[in-house]
Amino acid sequence: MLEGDMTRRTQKPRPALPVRERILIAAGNLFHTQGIRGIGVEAIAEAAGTNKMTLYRYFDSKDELIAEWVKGIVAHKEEEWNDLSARHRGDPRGQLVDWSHRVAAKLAAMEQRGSALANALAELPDPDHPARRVIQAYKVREHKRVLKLCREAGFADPELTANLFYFLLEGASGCVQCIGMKRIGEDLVELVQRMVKDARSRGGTRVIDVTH
Amino acid sequence: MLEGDMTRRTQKPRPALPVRERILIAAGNLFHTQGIRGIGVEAIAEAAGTNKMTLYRYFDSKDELIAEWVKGIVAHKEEEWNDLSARHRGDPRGQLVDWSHRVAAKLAAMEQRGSALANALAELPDPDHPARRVIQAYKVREHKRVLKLCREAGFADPELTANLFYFLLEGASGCVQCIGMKRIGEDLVELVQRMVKDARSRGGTRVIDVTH
DNA sequence: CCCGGGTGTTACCGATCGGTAACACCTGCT
DNA sequence: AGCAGGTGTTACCGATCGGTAACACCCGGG
Repeated sequence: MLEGDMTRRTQKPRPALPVRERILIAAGNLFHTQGIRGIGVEAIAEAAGTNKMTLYRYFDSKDELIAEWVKGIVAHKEEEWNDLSARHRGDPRGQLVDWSHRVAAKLAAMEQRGSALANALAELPDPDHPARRVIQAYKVREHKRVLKLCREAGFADPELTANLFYFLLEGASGCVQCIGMKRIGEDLVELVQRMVKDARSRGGTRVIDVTH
Repeated sequence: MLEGDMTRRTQKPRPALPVRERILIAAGNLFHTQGIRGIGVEAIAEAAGTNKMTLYRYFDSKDELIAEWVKGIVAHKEEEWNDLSARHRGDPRGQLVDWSHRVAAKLAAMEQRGSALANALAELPDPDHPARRVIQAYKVREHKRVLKLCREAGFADPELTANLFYFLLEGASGCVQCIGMKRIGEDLVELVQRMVKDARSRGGTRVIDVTH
């Protein structure tokens, strides 16, 4: 039949993004929805509009693909932290609250499955896995960052408050896949705001104001 | 050689526990350390001192084994909640603090890997997985329980405080596999104690006292 | 004594997985 | 026209996985 060269130009469905990027994006979506160990490289390649062979031309192994994906997430978060500190220079409390806003926004968009990084840690028990090392290293940096903010904010017990902040973030993310609570995001922001407002006076003793 | 009936009585290495229990225990250990999808039924059977065939005489499938394991954990937690309410009858604040103590104690004994239930949720994205349903159902019950305690305690905003409590617990568990912080357990208890003490007066406005 | 239920052993199945080889193709550049 | 590099296609490999069949075994009870 004479359909030979009719739709020639849309045969390649408009890549628009380089192959490597497409693979990383597809991998990210599938890792997050199906679980890292629950999806195969073939399905990832297909979802990226390519094939396994090309995938292995860009990534040495599935584990390295996982690690690269994680690195992308971490890099993005790092950017966000920098943007945050630029936007609220000299206002550590503002940074903490703003960060909680951003996390809350992400939680609202995350149905069922929780934080990608936390899930990855759960799925990759091997302490030597490259992706795990990347995540842990980031978490340590993030924790130091939060601790520094808590010190700058003049909180009475910065270590404790930093851990409180960390627990709130991590806990809210974790609760998304437990319970379908819709208040999670709002309550997270509310609690961080109270934490920040509460610890303002150095002589005080409160961590979060729950009583009004 | 005449070693025929010498060590006959210890040939079966003293089962002491019925096969099914041994399988569940071995499965639990391996699921927790290697990840649910990271361990095979053969290795589980071997660790239980038996073999795959016997395992499949007690469990229809690996998924059902996972579900039964999860049911055991949930049943144990449910027992603990009951014990808690019996021990602190009429003292909801005492129950919350005591629960945080128990969680902290478990966290101290949990190297690297976090909560088994949270990890299982991360590893089983399928919303129809039997184990996932069990976990989610428990989490909802637990949340109701906490909410009820917060109401009985007379907190000003029981929903918010219940979520705070929940975030603290979930967050502390999640942080175990991120950072090797040794203060996690202590800080968790400290924060819950402040939360409880702080929200005592109905007219107040604090959630957690972070300032002293 | 034999019988029967619970257990161990071996071998096997089909499916899927991560990963590779070989080769055809298409496209743009010179 | 011809070359070269990036990409697609197919087939395949070995390993592992969940799950099953068939059969030997052991041990206690009638």
